[in-house]
Amino acid sequence: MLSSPPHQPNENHLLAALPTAELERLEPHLELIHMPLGDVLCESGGRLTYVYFPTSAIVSLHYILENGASSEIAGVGNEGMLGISLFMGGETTPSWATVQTAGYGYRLKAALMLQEFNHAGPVQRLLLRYTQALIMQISQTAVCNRHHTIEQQLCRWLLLTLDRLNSQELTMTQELIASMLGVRREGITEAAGKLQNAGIIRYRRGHIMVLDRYGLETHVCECYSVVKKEFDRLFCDVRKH
Amino acid sequence: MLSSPPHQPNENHLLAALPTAELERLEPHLELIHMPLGDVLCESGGRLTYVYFPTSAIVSLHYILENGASSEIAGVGNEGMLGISLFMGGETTPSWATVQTAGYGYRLKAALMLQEFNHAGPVQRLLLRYTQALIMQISQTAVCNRHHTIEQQLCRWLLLTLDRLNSQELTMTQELIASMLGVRREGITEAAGKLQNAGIIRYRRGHIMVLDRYGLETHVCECYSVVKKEFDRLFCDVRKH
DNA sequence: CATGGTATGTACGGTATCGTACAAAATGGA
DNA sequence: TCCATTTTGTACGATACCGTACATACCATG
Repeated sequence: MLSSPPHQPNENHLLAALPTAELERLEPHLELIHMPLGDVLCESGGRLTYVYFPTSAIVSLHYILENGASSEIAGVGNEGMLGISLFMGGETTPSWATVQTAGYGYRLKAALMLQEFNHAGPVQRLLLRYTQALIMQISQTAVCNRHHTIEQQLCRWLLLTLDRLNSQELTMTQELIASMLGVRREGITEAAGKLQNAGIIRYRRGHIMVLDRYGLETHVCECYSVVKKEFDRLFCDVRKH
Repeated sequence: MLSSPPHQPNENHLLAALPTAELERLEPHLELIHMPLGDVLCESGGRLTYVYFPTSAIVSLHYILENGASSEIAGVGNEGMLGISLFMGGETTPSWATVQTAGYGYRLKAALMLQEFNHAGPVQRLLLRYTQALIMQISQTAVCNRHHTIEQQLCRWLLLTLDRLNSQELTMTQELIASMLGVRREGITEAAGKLQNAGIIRYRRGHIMVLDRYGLETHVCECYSVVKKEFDRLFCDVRKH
């Protein structure tokens, strides 16, 4: 039951925020693609051939430790772009990027993106502003990892994901959520069970429905709203900058 | 027993990595200042009047939660610069910046820095590359917070700090270290005690000496070397880019 | 040298999460 | 319709860390 084409580039907020001239210049080179679950868009240390602007897909940026453990450091959905490191100068990063929710997105040849960035115009300003937002999101994740319970973090993760999907339902196993948050699957089972008992969510085998969004917002830690508000601040009036 | 002037701008690696022309252009505007312990250079949401290039000082970037708990997300020493958000476009960030180790550094008027950045030349490239390194450091901190013990994190923190100071000794109470890592002071006492019993460090009232750096490196988690190597990769050949 | 404030040591019950093991239930494919 | 596989539920001891309380040691200052 995936949403399917026709898609418009402006379903990605970053593309939508571009001035008309820039968007028209890029549009012929934007390729709408399906992004299947689990697809690895970039390995640790790998180079990018494309950058990606998800519309309905969500990509997870995560680190993998030597012992195989992993944690998401940020997500990239229709609010953002995957491939920051392209223009930040390092060419690669130690992080991985995998598709966490299947869907669609646009891709753009890395060389083209780089060229646009180097014009030092509105595209650059927008992308840097997005990078700033990403830094904030990663930072908040770091703090949240330290100080908040699994239940709180699950709520944060659900809310951020639902916002990206613009939906009250998502397709996701507890195992996968656990690997995102870097905790045991059983930890998610327990936290999700509590939320279900409280009538806030309902789930079955790989599907989670939110029955009471307000309830989620009362169980979540402050990290959700910090991220949300900062994104709003950085992008609500983005054309002015 | 602080190291004192005369200082040279090139004691900051970022300034040192600038091409001669750019450094000469900036140098008249670089102001050497003392940075006292605890000095708040930027509050959450605050605007920067200056950017800072520490030489012997170390600045801590951290988030403070509603309940007063806090965690460092990254440190800025002689390898870097404080004030990324200036040119990233958001003007402010939700993070705080306080001097964690007293010392010296250079400051530069924000307007001037911004102007240099907007030339889209070597200064911009270098600063973006540093921002990339900072993102990596924050990310690794996020993962480390999730997966590693206090003892491992203490080792990581000590090694990174010592590298910035170019020293085997640092002046720092356990209370302060605890607030950096976002843990209880007692947790640091215990971890530091173990390291002292193992003959790796020795400490007394606000001073820590490293007796056996190799020992530290065997107790630290991989996060230290990931950060270290990535900094090396990004800056060893920085002039080529 | 005395003293007060700061830094560190220690102890103890409480809790969140882990690691592991296994059972039960749901789903998709044969 | 049945079966194999995946997903979720549950249990239990182990452990790392917390919150709190208080004792001890250090050292700057008078």
